Amino acid sequence: MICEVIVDIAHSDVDKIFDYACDFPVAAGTRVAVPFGRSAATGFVMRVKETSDYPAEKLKKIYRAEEDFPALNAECLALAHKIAARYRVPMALVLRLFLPAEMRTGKVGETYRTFARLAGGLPPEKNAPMQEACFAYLAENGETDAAILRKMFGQAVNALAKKGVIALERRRNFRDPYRGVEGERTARTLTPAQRAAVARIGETEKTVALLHGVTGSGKTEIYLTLIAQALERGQTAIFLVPEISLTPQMLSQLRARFGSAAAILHSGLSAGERFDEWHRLREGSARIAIGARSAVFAPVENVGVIVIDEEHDGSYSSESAPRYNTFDVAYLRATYNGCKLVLGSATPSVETYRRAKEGEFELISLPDRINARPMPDVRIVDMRREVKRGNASPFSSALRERLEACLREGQQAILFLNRRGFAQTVLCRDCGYVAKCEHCDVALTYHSEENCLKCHYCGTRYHMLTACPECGGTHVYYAGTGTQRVVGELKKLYPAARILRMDNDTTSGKEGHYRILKQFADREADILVGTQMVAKGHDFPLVTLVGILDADMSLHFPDYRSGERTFQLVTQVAGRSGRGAEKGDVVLQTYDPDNYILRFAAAYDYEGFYRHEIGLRAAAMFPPFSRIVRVMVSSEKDADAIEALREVYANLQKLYDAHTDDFLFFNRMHAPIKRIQGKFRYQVLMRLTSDALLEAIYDAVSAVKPKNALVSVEENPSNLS
DNA sequence: CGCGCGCTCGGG
DNA sequence: CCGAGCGCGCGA
Repeated sequence: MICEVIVDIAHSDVDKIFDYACDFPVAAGTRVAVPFGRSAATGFVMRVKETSDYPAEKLKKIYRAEEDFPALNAECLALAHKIAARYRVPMALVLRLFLPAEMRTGKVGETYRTFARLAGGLPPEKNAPMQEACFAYLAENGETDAAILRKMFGQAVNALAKKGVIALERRRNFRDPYRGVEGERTARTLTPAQRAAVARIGETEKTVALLHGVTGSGKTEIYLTLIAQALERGQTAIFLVPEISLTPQMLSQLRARFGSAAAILHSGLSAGERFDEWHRLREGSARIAIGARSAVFAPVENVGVIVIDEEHDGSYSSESAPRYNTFDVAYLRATYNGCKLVLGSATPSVETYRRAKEGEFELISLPDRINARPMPDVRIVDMRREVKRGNASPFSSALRERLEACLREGQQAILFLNRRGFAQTVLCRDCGYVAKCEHCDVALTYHSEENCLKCHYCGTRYHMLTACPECGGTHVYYAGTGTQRVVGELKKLYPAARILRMDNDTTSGKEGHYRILKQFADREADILVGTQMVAKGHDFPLVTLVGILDADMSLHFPDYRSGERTFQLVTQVAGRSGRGAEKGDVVLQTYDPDNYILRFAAAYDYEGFYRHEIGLRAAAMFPPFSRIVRVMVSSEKDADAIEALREVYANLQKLYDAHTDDFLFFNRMHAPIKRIQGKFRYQVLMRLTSDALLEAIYDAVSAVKPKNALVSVEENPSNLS
């Protein structure tokens, strides 16, 4: 038997099929150990065949299979081929996406537990009280973990086993990441609107359905119903959620509904837990894969439905190679399995909504909140007036008033600010010097708790400045407000208030997010201050006030999607208010109170926002009316980066010369952030009228084999830094 | 004359 | 990716 093998080395030089002889039966998708060059390597059996074109005497033999099952099923293999071709990434890199990292490193293995049960023998003699007690315990409680039994009855357990009175059985133990989570079963009767949505998804001929429902319209219950239906048909399901929205509430809801049929794949899990959850899915003992973007590669077969919740969320595109797009992969899986792909959002991305409006996707609208609960009132506050009135604090008087009422009445508030740390920049008032990172071309952020400066791009810490290193001046000034400073100011204003902060600095560790969210949900704090991670689908019934401190931050981000992102952010964060019995309020602070994005967001007018935005995009020929492609070149050595850029640009220019009409824009330049983590960065930026040249662009770029430089292609990049 | 390191090539 | 083979530059 001959096996076509891809070796697990992520490099284009060895990204090809190697034929091996195999003298034991092996199925496609199995991981194998093979001789490779002078040493050994792991590889993936891509195909099994009878003969090889390679001279038989030069063929080497596969040593052994790494597992006694194929790690990749037929669907995974088919998918891998498409992804590798689509994004021009080495096959090995793509195949790795389908496995838990733990499986490759081999650092984590299976764990086992021994269970004891009565084997039908006679009860022990009277003079052995421990054995008697153990026997009675098993008779009463049934099968029990032997380790627990030994703690209770000591040697009696082994003695009984020896006599054959009880049987010990060693079984695979699956580590359960959410052992403690018990769900309260929420109401399952669907509203007429929810029932209609489920029915339409069942009936439509289209593969993709977009659920456009305001926050609180009950999308989750629709997802759960669709998943339950898939299970009833004997199929499996994939449920994708944004990076950090596996909230305690969501988990307990899933647990209550599906119990151990749901497997959670999440970066917060320990290696062992992730390994075991993956195995439960592969062998079919769990049939719902729930997780962030990488869960789209879950090892399930016969998929009945795929759900992407908060479809617009940026965490669905991968930022590092392979830069796959979760929707694209999910769509491939949906067509392979002939199942539905359901997208849900209160604020769909402009691109998705357009495709739905044009009839490519089934568009299902849920315009009303469950129980007809009103949306919170959004009050736009003009911060220019506040400044004129001499209020230099981050809080307008309107926000202060509302915050005080909230505290007085024992309710909770969320304050949102898209900037962590204490102050954005540290600058010298004498000469204008701004503290910058040694490895990155960005200004440092002051962190008051550690009294240090941090780079938010590479994490390097620096001592706080006492004097300006340029001119020696001592008038150091903190410009801009961050979450730390907001917390500080709040403590000064309301010493009695209990305040929690949630941002990248406070959510480290395995359960960082979970811990803070749980504390807030348990009313251990009155005010939650945080970056955009507070905006994600959390459900805090006691929150009646949301303050958006600086709505302009994302609005003036230099990116064609900044308006869209601001609308989404404001809508999402506003949706955290008034989810319980009390009506909620939102105070939106801005220096640009007439901005159309903020106006539409305050009025919950998605349709209005969309019409305005799509008009702008069409006029300026931005996506979805064009495609932006960025080729990024980076290297430790500036000269190497420039050389690689030159070669990439030369290849692309041939394309440009031949198809000038397809280009709306074509140029090379420094990346906006010239250096990150010590790497110099350059880019070729293109705007194309269609996707027709994408293939050719990938070809032109991958033809360059740069030395000491990294080259990558991004389509419609979400951040152009 | 010898070996050190940088580049190129092959791996089934 | 990793190791082998090989060419040329310099020091005793």
